[in-house]
Amino acid sequence: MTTTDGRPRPVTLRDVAQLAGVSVATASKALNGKAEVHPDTRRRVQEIADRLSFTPNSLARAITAGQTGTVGLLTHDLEGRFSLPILMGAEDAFGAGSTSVFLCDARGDAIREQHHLRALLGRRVDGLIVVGSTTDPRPSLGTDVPVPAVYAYAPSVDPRDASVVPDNVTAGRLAAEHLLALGRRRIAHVSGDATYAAAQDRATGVAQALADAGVEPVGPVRYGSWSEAWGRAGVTAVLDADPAVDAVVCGSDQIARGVLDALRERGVRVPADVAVIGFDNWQPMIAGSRPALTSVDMNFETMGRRAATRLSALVAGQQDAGVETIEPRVVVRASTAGD
Amino acid sequence: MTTTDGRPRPVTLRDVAQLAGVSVATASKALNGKAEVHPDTRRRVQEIADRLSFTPNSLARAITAGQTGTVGLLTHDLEGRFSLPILMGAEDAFGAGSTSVFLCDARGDAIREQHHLRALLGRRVDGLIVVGSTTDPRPSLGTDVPVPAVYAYAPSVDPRDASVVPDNVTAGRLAAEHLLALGRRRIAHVSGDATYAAAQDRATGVAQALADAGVEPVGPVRYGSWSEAWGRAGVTAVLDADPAVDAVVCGSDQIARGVLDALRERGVRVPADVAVIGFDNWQPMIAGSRPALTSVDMNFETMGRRAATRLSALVAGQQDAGVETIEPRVVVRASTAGD
DNA sequence: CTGTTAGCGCATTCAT
DNA sequence: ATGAATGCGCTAACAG
Repeated sequence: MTTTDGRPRPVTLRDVAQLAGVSVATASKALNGKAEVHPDTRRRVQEIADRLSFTPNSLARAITAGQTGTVGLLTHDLEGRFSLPILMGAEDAFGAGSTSVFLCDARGDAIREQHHLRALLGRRVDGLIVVGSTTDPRPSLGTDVPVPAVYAYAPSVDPRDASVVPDNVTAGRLAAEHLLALGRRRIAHVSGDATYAAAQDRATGVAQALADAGVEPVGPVRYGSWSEAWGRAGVTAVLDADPAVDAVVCGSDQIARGVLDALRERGVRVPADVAVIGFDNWQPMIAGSRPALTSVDMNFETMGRRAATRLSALVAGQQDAGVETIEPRVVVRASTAGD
Repeated sequence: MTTTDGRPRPVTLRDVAQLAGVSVATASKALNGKAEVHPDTRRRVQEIADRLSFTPNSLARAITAGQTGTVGLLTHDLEGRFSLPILMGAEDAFGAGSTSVFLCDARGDAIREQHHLRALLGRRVDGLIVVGSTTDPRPSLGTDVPVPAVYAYAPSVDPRDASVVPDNVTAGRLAAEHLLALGRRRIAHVSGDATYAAAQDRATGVAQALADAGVEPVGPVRYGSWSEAWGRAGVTAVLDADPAVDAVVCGSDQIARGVLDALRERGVRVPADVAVIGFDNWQPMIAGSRPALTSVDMNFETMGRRAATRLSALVAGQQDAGVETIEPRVVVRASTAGD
């Protein structure tokens, strides 16, 4: 069964039918478990199909069915650390069924997004997952797109769209509440770039938790950049302004890593003197931290799974709109444990 | 143009043809730039197509063409840091044309790999890129797979397959040569897990370069794990055994990071006293290093691009086999600069 | 230049 | 229980 160039030509249903001595229609029914086929015939057909390792051409099937069993995942942050777990979660949720994922990286470029969108629609994807690079709301693809879409990480500005986003306010609350539960009362906050919604939301959550507990924060939130260098600088500024600090909430694990390093170099003991907590629970950063870093995990993989599940529902014709938030969780390690 | 459920039904070529008052065939020729179509007709058809935002159904096209313009990317290490840049490179190289990528993560599980393989073949991908999780050779998919495949990162054991792998021997050479060029002669080597081909290959390269220069290595290669903790422990052992060291080759950026931290804490100046070089040029690790870390970049993105390019050639019917290695490059930063 | 015909691989009536 | 016929959206070969 080879073509001129030596590559085997895909086995078609007709090949199977011919060898089994039945019509294509019968073969189809036999393989798809339709009733009204003689058991013997069915067995025979299935055997032949196996022997030829017949793989039904899902394109031909899709052309009539109107469903391709494929979805497009349009990301803007493939190298970043957010979209990857989301992608894995989605791939996981779909993989259980029989949906395949087209991956496209638009790299924050609207033109490229349009290009990929056309390609995906041409391939007749059943739906789309759009992953943003920040938690700031992004423009909707609009209602003229002929397939349903779910927005992950960055919500759509249009509330009629379905979005799945991390709950940064709760994340901030959880971080602060964890520190409060340890008895800490002199809590400072070193965060990242103030222009990010994520930074603002986490700060809001921290402030809420402190207010609920009747605890004054130590100084204002110190915004900077999402880097270790800023973590070192930021915590130095905090301690220089007011040395009586017993805990630091850090805007990200990278910042926390910097904070840990600076504290150690100042001779401040963690967690005995100062407890430290980060956000994202990002393994590469966590792994090398001394001591091991407590961090708030945003559950990105769950986010990907939820996005996939909601998209499946939309594809199946169900109505579903609005922003869904994913609950974060605190992963406790040495930097706050053993108070 | 909506179905009962409110979703717009995809516009077909027939819709366009009807509105334009021509036959489907003519519309097809007009839109595909075939000759023998009256300019006026072509314009009219194109206008209508635009107005209806007609997107040709590439499935229907593929069914006759025998080519789908899709490839499968089967990875075993989606969360790792190797497959991501490879994937980006491939996506980049394909994206320029009009090939879309199906992404599947088998997570090192052969069963899952088979499952995904069936799904991909059912979708009639034109080819496959198989990405391994280590540089150790992996089993071939075999010749019964009806489409060409290119193996990336982990080569296929079968030399008749096309593979693209990092050149770890050269990487080791480059690292050592860089240090030698700086005048360093007392060079130690702290590496990762000795069971990895990557660790062995890099060690081979380092040894070759030293031998070529007539320089004795300081002590044996110290193997451990690919972690910062081992970097700290390993360099401590090195210095305790022989303090007269002026450079350390580190098996990975993570190890290098640990080495840098331990050196700083011992009061050893980098690079004045000891120069340090890592492998992979992995941004998250590099970003926080003090001083900034010189590292050998394995050019994974290039690897992805090459894999994509070779696969395209195979799909086009060209013959191409054998293992291709990707040249690494040294990215010089403060940990070795300003000698 | 344009339209008619045929066929890709499969699922689905509708006859037999 | 089985098979012949039809159609999905599109392209290619041929006829007008």
